[in-house]
Amino acid sequence: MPRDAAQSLAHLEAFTSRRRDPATKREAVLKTAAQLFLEKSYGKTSMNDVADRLNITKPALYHYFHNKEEILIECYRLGTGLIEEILNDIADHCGTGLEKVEAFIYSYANVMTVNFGRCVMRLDDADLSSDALAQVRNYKRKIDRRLRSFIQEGIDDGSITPCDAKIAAFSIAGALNWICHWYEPEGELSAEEIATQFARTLTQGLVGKKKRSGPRLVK
Amino acid sequence: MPRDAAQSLAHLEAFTSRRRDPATKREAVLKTAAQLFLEKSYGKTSMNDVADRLNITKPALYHYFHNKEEILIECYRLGTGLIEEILNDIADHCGTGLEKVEAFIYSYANVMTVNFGRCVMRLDDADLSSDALAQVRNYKRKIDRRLRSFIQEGIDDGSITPCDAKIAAFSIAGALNWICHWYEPEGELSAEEIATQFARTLTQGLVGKKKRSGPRLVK
DNA sequence: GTTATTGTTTACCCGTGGGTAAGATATCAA
DNA sequence: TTGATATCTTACCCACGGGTAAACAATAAC
Repeated sequence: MPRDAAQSLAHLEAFTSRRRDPATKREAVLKTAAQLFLEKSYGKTSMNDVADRLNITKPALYHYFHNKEEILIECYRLGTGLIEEILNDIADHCGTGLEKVEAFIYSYANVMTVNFGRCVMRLDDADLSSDALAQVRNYKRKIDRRLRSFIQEGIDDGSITPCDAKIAAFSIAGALNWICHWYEPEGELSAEEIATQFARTLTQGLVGKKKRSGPRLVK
Repeated sequence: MPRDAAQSLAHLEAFTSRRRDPATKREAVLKTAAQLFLEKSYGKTSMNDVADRLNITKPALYHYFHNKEEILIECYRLGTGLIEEILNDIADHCGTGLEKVEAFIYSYANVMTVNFGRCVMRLDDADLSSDALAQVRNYKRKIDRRLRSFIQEGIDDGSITPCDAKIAAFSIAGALNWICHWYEPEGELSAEEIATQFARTLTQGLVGKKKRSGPRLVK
């Protein structure tokens, strides 16, 4: 078994002993749940599914979480935490707008290959209660605004070709967010490769240096 | 009320009369269901929800569909039909690889603003039975292969800068597929605007003409 | 009109899943 | 060793949603 797989299975051992260690057990529940949520979606993952994978019974889970939604919220919390970090890193890191956008793409792509990060963009926000939903929506708006401001910076300092910053941001964010729909930890593409290539493709575009014809559209 | 909204509400009238007209009633169920699936997801949409919106009762639905999944499958079928069309249009339309990619982006973006089209990429494939699931997965692979081949054509004929066609395709497809997560028919961005801007941003990239520095990455 | 047929409803079945009450068992501190 | 507490299980409740049986109502054809 590869080292990564062994690592990702480690948390399943947390409940083999009844030794009192709530912190790691809680974490084990969280990791297992996140994994299942990504495999089968939140709605189709039952509390029994989570318990089964940890070799315990459903009520045991309620020692660590009040209800199912609390687990979901915690997944979102951890995921948004990861994104928050990279956002701050980039804001501190000075450079042209384009450089910031590149850095954003690179770091964000990496986050989208981590389970908790994937949860934020792949799980259905509608499963959250209105309270948590509002927070998450707010948070996502914040990310969008940040990316948009990086792009605008780039347009202002000349490193980015003038364009609709809003749509450009949607386009980039979409490409990145979609990663969590197809990325598989055991797949052939490494997070590193994806992040690097995405940063290149999205900023440089596809066009070859020779011809630079305007779009010719079908229909 | 704007004309579009009136149009999108028309199918709700299909069951006001008991006149025998299975075709339009079936279609009304389909449109209503697709709408609800997109609003609340398939899992959280009950047959009662669909029936309620049409002002009939649940068992009446079973006159037009054998079960809930059949409705879902039909949504996918109509959606993939739309995509199939544009794929064929583009294959016929000759031009450079880059032009085909541009045309693909433009047309595909438009499909992602139509409810049945949105269903294909936004609904959870896991809600399909293994049979239908296999078909859909197969179909999505086909789309991916097509886009990838357009990109490869472009690299070969020099209209596209050499790059990893696989990752480039993921990137473009991601940006496009994500549209169905944020697009709102009544929103301020028109399908036309989105399609045009996406075709531009994704092919030309962001970089200004002056500086063309390589990526500088954080961390 | 009468009748066969289609369309629709009321009333129900049952599996599933979130959540809980109360008891059993291991752990830890003394 | 012994209680006190944290941990975990067995057995259960209940709401919800997919799906159906059987009765009922409107329609179309004659």
